[in-house]
Amino acid sequence: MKSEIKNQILDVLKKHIPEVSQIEDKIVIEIPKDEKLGDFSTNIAFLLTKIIKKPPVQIAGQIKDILENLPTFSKVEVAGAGFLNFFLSDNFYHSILHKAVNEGDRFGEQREKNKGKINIEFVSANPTGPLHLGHGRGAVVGKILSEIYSYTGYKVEREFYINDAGNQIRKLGESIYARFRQIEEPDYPFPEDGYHGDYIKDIAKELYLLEREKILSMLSEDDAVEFCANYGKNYLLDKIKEDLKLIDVEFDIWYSEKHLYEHGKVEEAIKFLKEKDMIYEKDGALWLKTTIYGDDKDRVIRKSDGSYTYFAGDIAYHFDKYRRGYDFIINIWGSDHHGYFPRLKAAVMSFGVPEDWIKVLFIQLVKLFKNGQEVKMSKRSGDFITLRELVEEVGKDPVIYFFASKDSDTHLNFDIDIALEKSSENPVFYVQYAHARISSVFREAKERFGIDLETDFTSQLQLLKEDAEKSIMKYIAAIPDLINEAALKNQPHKITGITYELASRFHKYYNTHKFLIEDDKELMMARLYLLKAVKNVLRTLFKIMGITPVERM
RNA sequence: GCGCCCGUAGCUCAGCUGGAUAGAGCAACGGACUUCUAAUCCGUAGGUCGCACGUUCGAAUCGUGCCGGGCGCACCA
Repeated sequence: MKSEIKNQILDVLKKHIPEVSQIEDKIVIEIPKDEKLGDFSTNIAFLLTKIIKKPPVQIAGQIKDILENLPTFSKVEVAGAGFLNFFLSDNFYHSILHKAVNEGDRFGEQREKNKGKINIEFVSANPTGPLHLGHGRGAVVGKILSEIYSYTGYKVEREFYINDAGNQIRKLGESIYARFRQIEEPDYPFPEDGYHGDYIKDIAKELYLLEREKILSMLSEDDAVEFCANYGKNYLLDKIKEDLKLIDVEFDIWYSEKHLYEHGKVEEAIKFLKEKDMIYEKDGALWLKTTIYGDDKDRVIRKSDGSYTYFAGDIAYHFDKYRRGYDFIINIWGSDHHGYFPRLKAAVMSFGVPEDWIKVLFIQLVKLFKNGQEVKMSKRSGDFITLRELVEEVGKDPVIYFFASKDSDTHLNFDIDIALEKSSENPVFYVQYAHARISSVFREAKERFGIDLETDFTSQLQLLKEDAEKSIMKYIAAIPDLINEAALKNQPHKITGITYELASRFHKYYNTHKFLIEDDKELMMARLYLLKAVKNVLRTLFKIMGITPVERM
């Protein structure tokens, strides 16, 4: 909507003030904090000051005279040192309400726009254990980011990279195998740096029941370990999928690292890079010239013992993504991997893509608090607290909302007490309550007047004159822009703020106005229409996050 | 030592491609339920935007330096 307004303003202005074209890119259209300052404001006059060499106020006055008569605006004002404030006409807002009512839980979506195809890779946890809180945060951030990009018109593929090829999978196999053997020989040695979690014992027990003979009859221990590794990997991958389902996160593509090696993808990528003269040999190892693209030093991709580094697999993986033809890709990583980014970026750039083809969002640590104390370990398992444990303790919606609400690049303190609190302290309930209240109004409306949400009613929207009503309409009108902006800036956490603000405007309205008005049916219908719009917009936002739209609380 | 991130109200955080008196929630204090759910609303109080320079009509926002906290600097994955 902002861009439509901007274009409209520019078209008219250019005819009168040609200098405007010089500053076109710098023009900012924004929604002022104070509604008295208009529905939109712009800094055009300040930008023109330097070129035209007149004070901003004077220029603003000239622009006001030009734009004032456009039908989109009811009023144009000059304010402050030269701000231009625009007031939109009622008809404009009414058309937005119709959209909100008609589009259901897909308000403002631009899926048809077809802006391009992108890939978002997230979670990508090693299948060597259950998901932890950091994974959960990454999952929520990645999911919402995917949702808002597809909202704005991108085709988004969500991908989980399965690290099923390296040493840690081997270690998993050794750990399971050792626990398996310990069932019969308690003294069987456990690998020093093995996985100690209880889930390893669970897997071993399951194997013992199902495959005891098979494993014991295997010729070499190596085979048995590999068998255990494979079994464990699949078992844990299923667990990971279950855990993700708990917070409503799903993937389109599960990409196996092992697949890269088994299908010669690594050699293929290396061959491609060799042709680009990006690779050399030194000390018996193969090196990639990542310094060309800004890395601190060149990196080994094949060790002197002939095996590939993790980096090599990752290069092949991204080479594969590159050949799938995405317009750009986004990776979501734990912040402890940020030092790894320059080398991957260099590798990717050597394929021949621009620097901003690959973006990485870093997820900072999640710290858990209870009774004012940091909780580090789970009492149940003696290990780190898992995502599943947290969801079981506080519920899905608070977990999603809290993980989603902070900028991913800042540390997150998760307070279990607040998440459990069913009160004003808890923002999740605050937004859900707004939805439940509207549902409640419509339940009552059905009983007393036979009107429900499915009733196809039109109404006289010009009756919505109250400040509270206008404030809601204005905000609804702005929401599609705000979601677009959140996507563009890779800031999925903005969605919770938008939801909260809408809920807040609604609660304020609810406390000061009645909706079911016996003696003024026209006004009642207009207000119910507005509520229906708010409800749909809330559902749109809830759907993006995966929050449940509760009907009653 | 080098690199990345963070430092905004007592607490948790928004705001950061420069823009109008720096925002919200919690905590504190005071109000609003015979009414469609008070899990709500209204009000009061609370700030050298880590510090210092610089850039300019204008800096929480951009630049440089410093201070404090987190993380990373493998022929590991």
